[in-house]
Amino acid sequence: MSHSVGGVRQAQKRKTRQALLDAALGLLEEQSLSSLGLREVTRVVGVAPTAFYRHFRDLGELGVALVEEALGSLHVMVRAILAEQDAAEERIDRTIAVVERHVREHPAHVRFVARERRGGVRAVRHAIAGELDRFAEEVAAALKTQPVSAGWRDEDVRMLAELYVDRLVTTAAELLDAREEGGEEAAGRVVWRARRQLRLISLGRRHWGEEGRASHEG
Amino acid sequence: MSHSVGGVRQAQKRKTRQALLDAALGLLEEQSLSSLGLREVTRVVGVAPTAFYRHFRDLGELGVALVEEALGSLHVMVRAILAEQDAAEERIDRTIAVVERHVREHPAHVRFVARERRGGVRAVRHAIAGELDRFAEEVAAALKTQPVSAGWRDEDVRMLAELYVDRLVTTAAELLDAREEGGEEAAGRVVWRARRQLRLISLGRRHWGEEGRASHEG
DNA sequence: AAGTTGAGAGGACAGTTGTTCACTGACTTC
DNA sequence: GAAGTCAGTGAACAACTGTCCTCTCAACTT
Repeated sequence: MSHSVGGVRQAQKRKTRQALLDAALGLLEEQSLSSLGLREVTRVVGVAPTAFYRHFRDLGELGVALVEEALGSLHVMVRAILAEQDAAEERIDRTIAVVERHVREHPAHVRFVARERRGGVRAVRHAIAGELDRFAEEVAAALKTQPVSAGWRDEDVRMLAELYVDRLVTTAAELLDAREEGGEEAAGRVVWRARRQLRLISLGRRHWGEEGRASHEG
Repeated sequence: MSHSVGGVRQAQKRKTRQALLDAALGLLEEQSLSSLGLREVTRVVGVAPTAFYRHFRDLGELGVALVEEALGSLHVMVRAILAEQDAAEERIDRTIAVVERHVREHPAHVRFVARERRGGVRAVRHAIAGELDRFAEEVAAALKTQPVSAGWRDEDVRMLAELYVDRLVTTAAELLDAREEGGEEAAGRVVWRARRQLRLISLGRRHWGEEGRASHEG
């Protein structure tokens, strides 16, 4: 463990970089990115303000890095859902369970994404939109292989996938602040509602062929 | 028009108050409320920083006032939709049209609500949540009177209403920044997608009685 | 006509902000 | 083991922030 690539140098740098990300994420629980201060972040880490510039040009760049981190973990969650091959009803339960677990394990990430998705920093909004787009694409690909999607137009599968993705992100966000502000009882209501909404959507999906896709083609 | 209640005094005060609200709303196009400065707002209005305190305790209070203003106009839009008694398909088209018009006429309000719904100021989040709750209640009441809802449990009507409300708010937000960043073409895609998503939901609604509400009661 | 009120002005305050610059000294490379 | 690299330091900068205080003077009250 002496002269291997990576070195003590780079390792230490990565460590402070991660510390900056963690500190920022922590501070973002009670404010939004556009009001976060550079000095505020470095103060928490215990490092000089100027050290910040060794890692990021500005807070927007740090924000984008946070997006990658946050949606990287979300990626795992989505794959876990898509891997299942259950019947519709069990699939929904599994999905909700995964969302619940994710919110419990990465609350700060969930909050960050939900908040900055429509937040005040353009670069971060774009980064999130791009990642969620990739998720939607993955989901669409998975949906397409299911028997229920036989005969569906690609654009319709995609619109369904986007509906699902948006619903999951929204549910995660709602679950998070329900738990914080209304306790376990309020969280339970959110879960109940999300489950039934997914059920209704899945019901609409099953009957799409009958009349849904027929009208207003172009 | 001399000694009537209201007076020149109060009128002038209301005027600057409104000017503060307008200035803030304008500044919020490119940042979020938690990063907005008190001086920044008064500077735009052309008034001394201290004058701010005559109208609001702090920016959070101004934010709550903005919520009332923004969702007041949204209220009009929702009623317009609910008043219609068309068939499902025409109803969807009308709904989308009203959303489009609203986004065009009140872009700043739409952006504000979308951004601060999950934003960094607790009081504002709560105010928005409260208003949207009232909307959902109104929508639920309207849905209940429709024949399709015969035999539905109240909680299910409510969960559907919330799904609709959330979808409309989301669509409005997406439509707004699609138009700004991708032009009319991107906006068209958003509208197309939203229409089909509403259609799918409405389809699920029509078949809810068959199997949807049956499972997992309690 | 005299007195009260209150929206807004203007100065001053202590803190904070992002960015610059020259610097140190542990690690890496030859 | 000498030379070089570069993550992090610390002082200084002008610009800005929210809040306090006293003041003014037009609109209102009686």
